Amino acid sequence: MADASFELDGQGPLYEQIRKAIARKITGREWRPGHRIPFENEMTAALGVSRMTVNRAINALVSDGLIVRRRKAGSFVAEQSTLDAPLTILTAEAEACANGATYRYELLSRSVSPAIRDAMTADRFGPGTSLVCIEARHMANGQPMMAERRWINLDVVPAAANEDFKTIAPGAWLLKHMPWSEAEHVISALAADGDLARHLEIASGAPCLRIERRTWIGDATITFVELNYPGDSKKLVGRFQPLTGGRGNEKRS
Amino acid sequence: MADASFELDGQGPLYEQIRKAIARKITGREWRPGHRIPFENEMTAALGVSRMTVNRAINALVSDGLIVRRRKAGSFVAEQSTLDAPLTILTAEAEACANGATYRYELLSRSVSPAIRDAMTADRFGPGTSLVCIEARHMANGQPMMAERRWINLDVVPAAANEDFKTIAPGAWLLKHMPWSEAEHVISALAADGDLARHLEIASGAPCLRIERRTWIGDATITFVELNYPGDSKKLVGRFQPLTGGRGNEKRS
DNA sequence: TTGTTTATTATGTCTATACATTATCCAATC
DNA sequence: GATTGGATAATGTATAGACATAATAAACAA
Repeated sequence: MADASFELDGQGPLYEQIRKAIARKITGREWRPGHRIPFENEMTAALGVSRMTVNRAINALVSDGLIVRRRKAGSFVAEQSTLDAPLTILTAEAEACANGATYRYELLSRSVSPAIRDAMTADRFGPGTSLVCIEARHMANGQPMMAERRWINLDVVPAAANEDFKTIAPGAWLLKHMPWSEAEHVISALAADGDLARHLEIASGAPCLRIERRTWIGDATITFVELNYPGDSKKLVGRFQPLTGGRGNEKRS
Repeated sequence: MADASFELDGQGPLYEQIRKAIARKITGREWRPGHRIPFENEMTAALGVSRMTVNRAINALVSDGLIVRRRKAGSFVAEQSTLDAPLTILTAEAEACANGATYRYELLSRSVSPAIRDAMTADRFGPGTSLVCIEARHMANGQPMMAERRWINLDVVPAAANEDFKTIAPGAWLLKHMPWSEAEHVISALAADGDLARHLEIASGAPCLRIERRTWIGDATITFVELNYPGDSKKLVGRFQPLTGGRGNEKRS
């Protein structure tokens, strides 16, 4: 029913051209949310390509969240209700380098102790778990860029007991030594307290952006970390949504 | 060379089983970053499936960022250097409902004016652009959950001039009326100033989480908005990375 | 009208095959 | 030894066809 013939731009692979053409129809509001796009068969015939090629194009749009498909009924333009953007959290070093800043890592303290009965450790790792606790600071151009407080589960990563973390940051070390199956991020704002304010060299009570990250392998928590940034250092997250699709359109500053 | 025979779990489509099996090898550190995984041909032979099926599985891992492919050389386990998590920003109403809270929207002010020479508007929309400026508040369970300040480009969305935004929030309205091709998010922490503190009913100087979002359609900026949350309201971003893959593992609280 | 069965049909998966594209390797040459 | 150039091989794209699956719609029965 819907006009299944549209303009392919001749740029790149066929399935990409088709994907972009459909995305254009949607972002151009020609096909609005809820609209049934042409059946695969129709596009196949109209464009003179194979069904698999059309299928691949539409599937890409499905994983982009632009299209929902229903067997027998057809494929429909999704209702947009959220704005979805990949939040890429680089290691501090990568982040500094991306901005062209000089980077320095600074270990503030390191200690080994079992998780005791407090919300910070026992609840997350289980009481009695052996932990390395690390406080460290990451400097960009000589200025504190981020202060971290981290606990590493020695039951899961015993090798961390033999690492002093004086020259390599625990985040970078873990990425090299441990895989993870799940991660959770919690973002919040808080007023810097005494310790944190001193580490970041900002006024006590100054606003501060915190990213808490908990990482699992299977059921076991590998590490829990607080990354604290001065409030005015902005985290940028960007995305070109439907026209280019796929991954890897992140920007940062 | 590498052992191309691995366990399929028999659950779901073949390409999914293969994808999961490869992901398991990677998260289990059997295949470490830089390792060359078996060639498509090898897996095809070892598993007794078609090459297209293997190809589809590996391509999914590529868009998950777990695998990088090089023609002629092979497919390799990617170096993990970032933690990637989809940040889904719901409309305020959806967010409140997700938490089971009662939701109320409150318009604080609305005005129409051209963009003047300041950083907030002219730099983003171009000098002289006609804008609607809206201040509003979103309440959850009677408590201020978020305060927004928004500018909408009337050149791009003329219909916004006829909408008073007294009952419908501009974010929800725009999602219904305008497509977008690109969005950019900037997250920062700041101390609530007088106006903002009053709107959120928090102490002046209290920390506050701000998400700035700028949305484009083609080259034109549709809207720019500041979403301000009380600092202690945490934004949750979660993701099960490699084993489940694809989209839609977001959690929130 | 209501409920059940059946046929239809669009998507979902999978295969076998073909050719294009290019890094890589290796051998021949300068 | 360094450069060049071609053979090789692995991925990239595209095709046609097949069957599975499931939801809709139509036909039928209670």
